[in-house]
Amino acid sequence: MMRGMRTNTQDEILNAAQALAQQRGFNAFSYADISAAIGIRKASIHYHFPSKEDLELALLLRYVEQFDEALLAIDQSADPPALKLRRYGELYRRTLSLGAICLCGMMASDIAALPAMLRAPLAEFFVTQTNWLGGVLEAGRRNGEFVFAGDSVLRARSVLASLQGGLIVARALQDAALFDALVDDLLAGIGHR
Amino acid sequence: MMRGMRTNTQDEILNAAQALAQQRGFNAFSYADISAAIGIRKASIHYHFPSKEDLELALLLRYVEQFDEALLAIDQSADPPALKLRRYGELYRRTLSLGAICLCGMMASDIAALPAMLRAPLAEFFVTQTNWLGGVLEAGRRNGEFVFAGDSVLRARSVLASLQGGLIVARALQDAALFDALVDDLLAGIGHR
DNA sequence: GTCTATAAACTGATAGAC
DNA sequence: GTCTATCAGTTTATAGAC
Repeated sequence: MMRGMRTNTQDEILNAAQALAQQRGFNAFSYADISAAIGIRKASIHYHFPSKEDLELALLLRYVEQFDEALLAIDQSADPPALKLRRYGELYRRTLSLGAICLCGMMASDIAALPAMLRAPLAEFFVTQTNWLGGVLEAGRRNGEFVFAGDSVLRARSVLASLQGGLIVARALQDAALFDALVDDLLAGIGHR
Repeated sequence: MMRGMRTNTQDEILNAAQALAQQRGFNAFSYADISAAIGIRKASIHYHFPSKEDLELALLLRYVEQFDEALLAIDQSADPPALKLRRYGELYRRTLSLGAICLCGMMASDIAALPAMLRAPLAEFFVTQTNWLGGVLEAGRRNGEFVFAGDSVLRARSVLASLQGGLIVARALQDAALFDALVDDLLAGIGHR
């Protein structure tokens, strides 16, 4: 047994909790909901995650980890920047099909009710994303694919904010095409033809 | 006494509830919080708003009403489209200073936990906003201020989504300048120089 | 590790006096 | 209209048997 390996139960709990959190928000589901979803008693969930704050932190750290891996996969391709951007958009787009939004977008929208312990890692997620996006934007500008003025990381912050908002509004209007059109508009906005 | 006029208490309750909802989210505050905020007993709040769903609906309808008035005020000016867009952005920007986001953006992010009764009026808010924004975009394109391709109302949906996401991300990073830069980028994206 | 049982606090909500 | 008092249900969390 590998050190640091998660048990199946822990993963099942996290999977169920993540789906609930991305769909309803972290303040709109309970240990009872997870219990019902995976067929385990509430007390058993507390064994793995003593407090809800522990659960929320584990959820966030795992999400960040998974997202970092997805960025790495895109980086390891030889895709041109515009395609990398589209693949990045698809990471978010997939959640829409599940009636969910980005876990970090959800946590950010509820930030005033978020345990203080989670604020730094949450902010770090957004910084990581904007730095990565900024690199892609800069590479595209350098090879002539993109045309835009100003700092690429600053621009990346607008791109990230747009994607996060796109998920929320598209889901509210039950219109995933809104999100697809948003990605097109983002590319058009940075001069991609 | 005018018919349909709200009592002071009702307004105080709605004011407190709105601040709490825009800061924490509707599922992260209780009647006890309102009670503490304005110095009234919980039972008295139930007298004005029997159920929390009643309160949430009243909150949404009043917000829509206030927003419509703000749009009208912008319309009645002779400002050029680009300035109208900036004034629209300022409507959102103001909430940031209060540590809040758009009430409808908040409700949209929690939509899976939202009472079914509120979904239609919430969607209507977004439709109203995009129609209004589409008109401004179209006017700007016609007078040469803006340059962009495609349907102006579709484009307006991207603009609205960006603003909503901008509020959420800017607040999470405690950096209101992110939102200001986003507005600039939106204008640049529709060809405004 | 999972269970039953239970606790303590909080939630939305109601009854009835003033 | 506002209050006190109270309710039933839910929430997070713990104790202890298996």
